[in-house]
This record gives sequence, structure tokens and C-alpha cells, in this order.
Amino acid sequence: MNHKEAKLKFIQAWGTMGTNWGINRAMAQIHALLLTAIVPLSTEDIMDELNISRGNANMNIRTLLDWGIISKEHKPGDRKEYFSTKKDIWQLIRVIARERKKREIDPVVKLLDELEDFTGNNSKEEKELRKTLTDIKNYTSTASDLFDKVSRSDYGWFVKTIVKLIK
Amino acid sequence: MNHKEAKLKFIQAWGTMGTNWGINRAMAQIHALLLTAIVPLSTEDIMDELNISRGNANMNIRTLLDWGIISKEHKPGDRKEYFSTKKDIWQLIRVIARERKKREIDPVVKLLDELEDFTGNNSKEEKELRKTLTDIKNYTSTASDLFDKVSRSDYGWFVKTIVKLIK
DNA sequence: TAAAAGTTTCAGAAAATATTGAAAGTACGA
DNA sequence: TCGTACTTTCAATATTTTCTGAAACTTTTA
Repeated sequence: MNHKEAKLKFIQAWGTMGTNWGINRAMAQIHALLLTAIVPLSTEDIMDELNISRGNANMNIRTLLDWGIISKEHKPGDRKEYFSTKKDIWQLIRVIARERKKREIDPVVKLLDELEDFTGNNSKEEKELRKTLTDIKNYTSTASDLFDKVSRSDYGWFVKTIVKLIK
Repeated sequence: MNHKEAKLKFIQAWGTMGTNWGINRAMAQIHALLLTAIVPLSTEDIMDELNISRGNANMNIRTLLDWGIISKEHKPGDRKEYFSTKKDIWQLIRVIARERKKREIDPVVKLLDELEDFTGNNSKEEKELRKTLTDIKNYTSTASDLFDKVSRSDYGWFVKTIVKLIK
């Protein structure tokens, strides 16, 4: 396998992985393409490389921009927008932590807050329900804090704490 | 809101959350139903409570059993299978860690292993690609170790390390 | 061992998600 | 202000995922 094949395989596979990560195929592929590109690419470049439509390319580029994962630049004398991404994976992880927290954790916290104070007579059944909900809430808020921590910490923190943690 | 309403709302919402967690609605709802039930429930009970078909109920119950999240029991003089779940949330988190690692992390590790040794002439472009892939691999294997650690650790470990970590 | 009671499977239907492509919108330069 | 070069939007379409329900299978009991 030469490096072009490796790159192609990486882009294809990253698209499939994206699916398991709750990120759509096109978005993950665009990101992989930019991650392995040596120069910024235009929307057309991306469309051609990945064989996707303009609408699809545009929409997913916008989302990646919104998330702050890729950035836009202009070449002098050219109206097109060109896109590139920092090759800093820790930065990427921080963004993922932020977005997944938003999607996966925040709604649980919101739900549990709403459920917290149901009224009742403190029967055994009610006590059990209260306990279950409280337990879930405790773990969830810990997870929430952990994701916040990751999304706000620098690489030094990662090495110092996470890497040690798993030893 | 009384406790029946709270419970119903929890089950409904847990189904929706499941979606964001990569778990299908029915499976998440069945789990929520058992988590808040005070007695074991049969397939029919589950079908009735959640308004889902027998096929759907059966299939998702099997998956929950496979994952070790719920368990099966029999009542004397009754042929039906009854299902229940431990109300231990930490245990649930460990299973989730195991399953998500399997789905989200292991395939990345496998991919990166395959890509690792592409051949080439060590041009600048190739060196960059190698570096990017190596970086991803390092973070991924740390994540892999972390998920393993979670799925194998007891509640004491959680309190001692994770809770401190985020302070 | 036959009927009854329960469980599993799976092809087709329905629902949810992602993608296309063409029309509408915007910004720039002459 | 017009034409050109792009970007954005969105209704229609395609794809993927989930759900249904009935038939096939298994286990138990009489």
C-alpha cells in the first residue's frame, strides 16, 4: 500500500467510523480529507474528491465551520473559499467533547431536573424511583463536569492526568 | 406531577435520549421501564406498556440480555420469561463503556493498524500523513485503555479517581 | 406425542436520516 | 447596475434504520 492508497482508505473508513460516532458520513469524510490535505481545498475540490453534491458539501462544511473544526481562507485574486483544518488532534477531541456533551449529556440533565420534584406520599415505590433518578443524576453531572473539563483543558492536562489515570 | 407521570415521562424521554446515544428507542425504553419497575415484567407486559410489537420487544430484550444489562427469571407454575434489571447505575455505565468501546473505538484501532505501514519515499507529504495517523492512534489507544479501565473498575475506583479528577 | 404456550426469525412496511440538484441569493468587479 | 462567480437553501429523492406481524420453531404439560 502506498501513501495515496493509505490516504484514500483513511478517508473512506473515517466516513464509516463517523456513522458510529453519530457524525454523518459526508461530514466525517470532509474532515478526513482536510486532515490529510497539504493545501486548503475549495468546495469544488471537496465535491470532486468525495463524489458528493454541492448541497451536501456546503451543508457539512458549514457545520464543521460552526463547530470550529475547520477554517476558511481566501486566495488573493480568487473569489472561492478554501478550507483547511489544524492537524492538532487534541484540539479536535476538545471540540468533540463539547459537542457530544451538548447532544448526549445536557438533555439528560435537563430531563432529570424536570423529574426531580414529583409529588407523592413517599410509598416504597416512590422512594425507589426517587433513588434511581437521583443516582442517574449524580453520575450524569459527573460526566457533564468531565466533558467540560476535557473541552477546556490543554494538552498538558491530558498527559498529566488521563494518561496517568489508566496506568 | 405525580410519580406515575414522572415515571412515564422518564421512560419516554429515555427512549429519545437513547437515540442520541446510538441506542435505539425501543431498547432504551425497555431498559427504562425495567429500571423503574418494582416487579419483573414479561414480554407481553413490555409490549403493552410501550405499545410495541412482539418482534421488536423480543429482539431488543435479547440484545439487553446479551449485553448483560437485564436478566431473565421464571415464576413457579408459569412458562413465561420475566425480565428485570439491577438498579445499579455504575454497573450500567461499565456495560455502556464496554459496548461503546467495541463499536466506536476498536474499529479505529484496527483501521490505524492497517494503515500504519504504507510504503513510500518519505516525502514531506508522506511524513505529514504518517504524523497525523500516529497522533490519532496515540489518542485512540489512550481512549481505548480508559474505556477498558472504566468497564473493569468498581465504584470505589470511580469515586477515588474520576470524581477527584474534575475538581 | 399432540396440543398449548411461549419464543424467535425475517421479509416487507414505515419512519428517520442523508443526499441531490436546481433555483434563489450574495458579493464583487467593470 | 449588470453580469459573473460563487454560496446557500430546500423540496424531492434515495438510503439506512427500525418496527411490524405472521409463520416457524421450541418447550412444556397432559
